[in-house]
Amino acid sequence: MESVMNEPQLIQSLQARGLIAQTTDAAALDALLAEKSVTLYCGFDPTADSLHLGHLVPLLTLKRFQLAGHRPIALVGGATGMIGDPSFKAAERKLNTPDVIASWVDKIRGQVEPFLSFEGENAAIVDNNYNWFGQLNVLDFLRDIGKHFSVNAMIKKESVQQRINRDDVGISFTEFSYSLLQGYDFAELNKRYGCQLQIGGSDQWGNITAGIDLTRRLNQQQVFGLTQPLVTKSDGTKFGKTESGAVWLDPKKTSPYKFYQFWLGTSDADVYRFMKFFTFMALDEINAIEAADQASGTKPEGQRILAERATELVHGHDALVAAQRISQSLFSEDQGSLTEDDFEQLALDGLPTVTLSREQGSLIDALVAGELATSKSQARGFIESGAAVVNGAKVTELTYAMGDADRRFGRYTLLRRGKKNHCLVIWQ
RNA sequence: GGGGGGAUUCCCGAGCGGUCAAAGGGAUCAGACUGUAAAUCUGCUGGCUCUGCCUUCGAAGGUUCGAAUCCUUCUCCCCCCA
Repeated sequence: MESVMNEPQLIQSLQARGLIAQTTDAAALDALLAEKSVTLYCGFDPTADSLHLGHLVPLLTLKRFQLAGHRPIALVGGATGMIGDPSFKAAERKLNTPDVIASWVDKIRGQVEPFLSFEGENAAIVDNNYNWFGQLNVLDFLRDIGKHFSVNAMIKKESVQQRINRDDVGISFTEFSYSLLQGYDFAELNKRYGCQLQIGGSDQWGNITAGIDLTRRLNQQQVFGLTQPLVTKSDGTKFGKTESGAVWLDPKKTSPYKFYQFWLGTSDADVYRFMKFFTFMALDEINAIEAADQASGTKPEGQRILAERATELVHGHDALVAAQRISQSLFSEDQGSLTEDDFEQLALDGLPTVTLSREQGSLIDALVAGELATSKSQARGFIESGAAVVNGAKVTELTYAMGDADRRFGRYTLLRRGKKNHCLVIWQ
């Protein structure tokens, strides 16, 4: 047999990081993982043109398994994405068109790949469940797959209860059938690749157990499931959201600078926990940082370290350096010391910019053009409340027009709204 | 197929012929404080050529001096019965 370097007690180590919500037959799973290189999978449905922070935990967990010598499969849900997972969703979602979904599938595949290694004995696999569902006809589906599911049991699942019980929402047959598809994925991956473990968020428990049952019935194989806690914030608000919506992994949708800033804003109560979730740092190291922060009595280092590690992990070293450059220019240094080159670099690094002609000096218009305000009314409100800052100086004059005195090096103006929303105006 | 209920501003949710850009709550945003925290307090939250005007209460028509509120048709959703 090949010599696989299985990390001992992978499960225990995941548990110590708080990355496990539940597993099926923990003892047997533990034994299996210790015995050999196991093939495992996690599904990613194309519900948008990019993955977001919520997807990062299972994605990194696939990597953790791979690092421990196991073989990960990232399954992109070209078929399941056309149906929509109803698990714990309050309402029926509207369907997207097949070609939109197909384009999302491509993007998501591209986002997943950089996280995994496609070399060596446990090289990762990326597959798409459209490959087996695309050709499946209705009668075969109902006879071969549907026959193994009990509606009585499906209705009892907690993940659909709120849709069954509430009297103002319902659930369509389409979404109700979703777990059959995901269940069949597991059986199919088991047949194709010998896949024996499925991981996912804790909301996936019902779908995962459906797959385990189906695999046993179709393939007579015992397979396992492992779910991970959904990331929560200590203040109860939803994790991974900013004013402009979700934090995406696609740098075009959420710039590395914004991404870095997002982590920097993590609350003290969450930061060390998130380090365990979103970095590969050793537990000892994280605990040491926490202890040092607690002892220091000043501003903690945890947020900075988390932001650095997470940004580098997702966007790479260069993007991290750029994000830090922007952050430093905007928040720490005296902005008066910025050189002309610095301004150019800020634009290159991804600080939001807007190009205006010299006649358009109106501050209100510039705030709107720079997307620091969504309307002129809102821009007025910001100026009145003292939230508008031009080159570091607060401006409260509603009709303020920027002139040559506001143009650094004749062509740059740094606009700020509130504490941390910046835009670089380039004058033409 | 039959019967009943519903669709309100970002979300929940009041309003049920004028005093409604529409209560209340949530969330966001902003200000103070601060560590680009947390907690707390304060304020804003349809748009504009802004003492006024325009658009909005599922869609389209209608009644009326006047409609989110009444009528008609339509679309979508939910529940119950068959």
